[in-house]
Order: sequence, then structure tokens, then C-alpha cells
Amino acid sequence: MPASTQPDVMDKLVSLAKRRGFIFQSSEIYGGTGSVWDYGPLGVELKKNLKDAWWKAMVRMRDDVEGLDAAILMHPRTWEASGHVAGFTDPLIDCKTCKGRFRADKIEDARCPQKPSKKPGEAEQCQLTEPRMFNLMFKTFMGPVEESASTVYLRPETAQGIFVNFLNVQQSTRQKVPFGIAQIGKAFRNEITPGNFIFRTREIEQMEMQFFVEPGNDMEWFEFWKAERMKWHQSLGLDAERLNYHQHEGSELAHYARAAYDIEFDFGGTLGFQEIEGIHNRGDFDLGRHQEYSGKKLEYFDQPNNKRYLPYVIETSVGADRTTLAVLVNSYREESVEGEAEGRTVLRINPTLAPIKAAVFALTKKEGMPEMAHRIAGELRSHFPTDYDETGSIGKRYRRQDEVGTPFCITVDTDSVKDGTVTVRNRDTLAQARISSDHVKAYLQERLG
RNA sequence: GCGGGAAUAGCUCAGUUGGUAGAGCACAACCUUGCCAAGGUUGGGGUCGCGGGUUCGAGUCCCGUUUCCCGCUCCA
Repeated sequence: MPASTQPDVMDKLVSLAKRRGFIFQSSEIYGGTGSVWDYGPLGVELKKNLKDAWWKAMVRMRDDVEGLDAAILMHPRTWEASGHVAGFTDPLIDCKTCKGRFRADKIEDARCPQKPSKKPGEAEQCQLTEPRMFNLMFKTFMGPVEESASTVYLRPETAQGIFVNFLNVQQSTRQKVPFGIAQIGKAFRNEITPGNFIFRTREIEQMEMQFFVEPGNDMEWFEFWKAERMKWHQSLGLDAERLNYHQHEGSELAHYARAAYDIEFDFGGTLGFQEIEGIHNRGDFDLGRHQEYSGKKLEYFDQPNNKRYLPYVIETSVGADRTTLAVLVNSYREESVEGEAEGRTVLRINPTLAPIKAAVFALTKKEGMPEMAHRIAGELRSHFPTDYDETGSIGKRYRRQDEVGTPFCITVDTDSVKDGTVTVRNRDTLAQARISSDHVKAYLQERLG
């Protein structure tokens, strides 16, 4: 993992996010809930725009990917088949003396932190506890009476909802392999060490696509999606030099994976490069296991070639929360303005993702300016999120909008009332254009994409 | 989950040897100005994370707890 050369803006971003209504800590008035966050008025717009951009790229623009929205609660056997009941249940051993913690199945490799030359248990002061289980899946009950209800889990990943619906989707849409199924949804993990704002949380939103291919074509499609997904992140405006691939090798590979790459983003500071998306070749592990555990055949029938096989799966899995954070980190700037003592804080967010697209100002509260500005704002609002502001100096209002990444500000002045022209100010260039108020909508639509 | 540190207004912080809380910025109203955070007046907002204890009296001392940060561990 390359070291970060980018500044650490996380603390400033946490503060800005709260002050301006992007992200709040969950249940704050009760002291907060560990590593769970709420998206405020601007945050929900930003995240929704991000999810819409993904959905458009993965589902709407492709005829070989279908959408799905599977339920969070699934049959408990799903998680036995997927390997989560076993894989999520690691017996851990603590050392009371050296304060170390080790996985019971890895204890042979581990070294005692207090006596690195020895293994835990060999160092004379080491006092090991009995192995304890840490299940990272959230467990709950289905049925009103707890004692007689069945145990169910909040899904720790969205992928299994796609696998169990593989034939439903294939048959209902008459898709032929190769094709994919995409979905956006919540997943839940009892992370032992969450943190870093919305980077690692216990309730996450994933954007996943499982692409089903004929065995033998899998690595070709793996390379295709690996490249495709990198291009997508760059299309969001994430800087190319802040993105890189990380290949999983050997013990890093998950139990299901034949090949895996992460796309990492440089969050700056001590966090540095961290995974925002995983591209995995899962082979036929999942369909094979579900076939075995359910007793239902999940094979695909290739009619022209009269072949029957379990498809291999290329998975792309991106965290919506992490990518939202990446967009915020990437766009945060503190800039000096020529001739100004105070600089400005600006989010240079891709206009497609910006929570507010335009803000309309009345230069003063006199001479019919507020009325005209309100009228323009009202017209724009039916096309995209639009803000109205008439308080404070004009410069202050520009700064307010810069801070939340609004691409365009429209100002109504005394001339506007007379001749119908307004000033449109560009967030990034600070350039001002004088155009007819009748053309504002078209002007913005052209530039917002 | 373990060890260490922290928690006072929306934000950043001050608060003396224990004596019932302040600043700057932000926010709201009004005046003024009028195209890049100008100025003035006024105002709202904190039972000092939460719960106990010691004390005549606790933001301050003690215990517990929650949350956050750092380091382990974990991230299948």
C-alpha cells in the first residue's frame, strides 16, 4: 500500500459535514451509537446522486445487467451455504499478561508481543484465556415469541440475495450468459474495530453486481470489469493519482475467491490508500454451495451449444458510504482568493453529484429583487435541487454555497428587474456570465449534464 | 474486546487551590453596503456526555458507564 502524500482533511470534513447537514452521528442526543451515521439533508442528496450514477452506469446503460432489490432478511441456511456462519465465527484467545489477542486457528503463527521470540503460551508470564467466539453477523429473531422463533441474521453482504435469485432473474428476463445482476442495499457487520468516520461502519450500503459467465471466460471478464470499474471512479471526479489497484494474493484471498483486486482510494493523512471497491472472481463457489445446501439445481442451460453448467461469477462490490466519503475528501479544498484576506472552503464536487445544483440570490431585499429571485428559484426547483438565499452579504452567500459544492449561483440585481438579465457565477472558475433569466434553466442543464 | 487519552454553546476552545459557566466564529432579527466571508445594534442557544458518590457546595475530586481518538486485534 503506497503511503499517502495527500493532506489529512478528515477532521475538517467531519465538522463541515455536521455543520452543513451532510452527516450526523446516529442517536447523538443519547450519546451516540457506535459507528453508525445518519445522512442529513445534503448528505442524502449526495449519496443518492452517487447511487443513481452507479445504477445508471451498471443497469440502465447496459442491456446485459438486470436490477434487483432483495430483502435484508434471508433464510438462515443461506448463511451456512455462503460460509458466513462458519467464517464469521472465529474463536479468539486473549493473553491477560501481554494483552494480545490471537485467532485460535492461527496461534501457531502468532508471536507473543511481550516476548517476540516466543509463541503465546511459551512466554512464562503469558496467561491465555479459553477461546471465545466472536460472531460478526447481527442476529435477531423471526416470529413474535422469542423462544419459539427462528434465528435469522441481518445480511452481512448483499451478494447472496443475487445468487439465490440467479435463475429467477435469468428466466424472467430471458437473459443469456454472460449477464449480470445488480443491486444496491444495506448490509450489517459487527466490526470489531469500526471507525474513521463513515469509512468503516456497522451498517453499510453496498452497490454490488454479480456477472455470470461461462467457466473459461472468467478471467477475460474479470479484466474487463476491473478496468471498467476504475474508469467509473474516475468519471465521478476522483483523481487518477489517488486511485490504484491492490491485488490480493495467497492468504489474503477470501475463501471463495479465485482472483481479487481492490480499487483503493487515497483518503490522505494516516488513513491513506484504502479499499473502496472489490472486484472478485468467485468461480462457481456460491452457486455450487447454494445448489448443495438447497438441493435445487442452479445450472444454466446453454441451448445453442446444448451445454449445462454452473456459471462462474465476477463480482464488483463498492461501498456507497466509502465512496461518498472519497468524493468528499477528494473535493475538499481550502483556497485563497485573489485580493481577499480570507480564503474560501470549497467542495469541488462533480456537478452530477452535487447535492444542490443552483442557488438563487437577491442582491438586496429591495426594488422587487426578492420577488424575481424567488420566481427564478421556483422555476429551477422543479428541474433540480435549488436553494434560495437573501441574507448576509453577497460574498458570504457565495462562500456558503462553495462550502457545500453548489456549482452555480444566480444573482438578481437592480438591472435584472429592469432588463431581465441575471449573473451566473461558476463555482470552480469564479467566472460570471450575464444571461437572460429566461435562459437560466437551459444554461444550467447544458452544464450539469 | 484489551491498553492509553479525551468529552464544556452548532464549531474551535478557555474556565485558577472546589464557590451554581465565558470567548471567537457560526446562527436569527433589524440597520447599512451592494457581485466574492465588510460594519453596527439586538437576540436565541449549555442542568459542563450520562449515572452515582464525597462535600455546606462539583465543570473541577472519586467510582461506574457511553461515545470519540491513538495503539493492538479483526475486516471472512
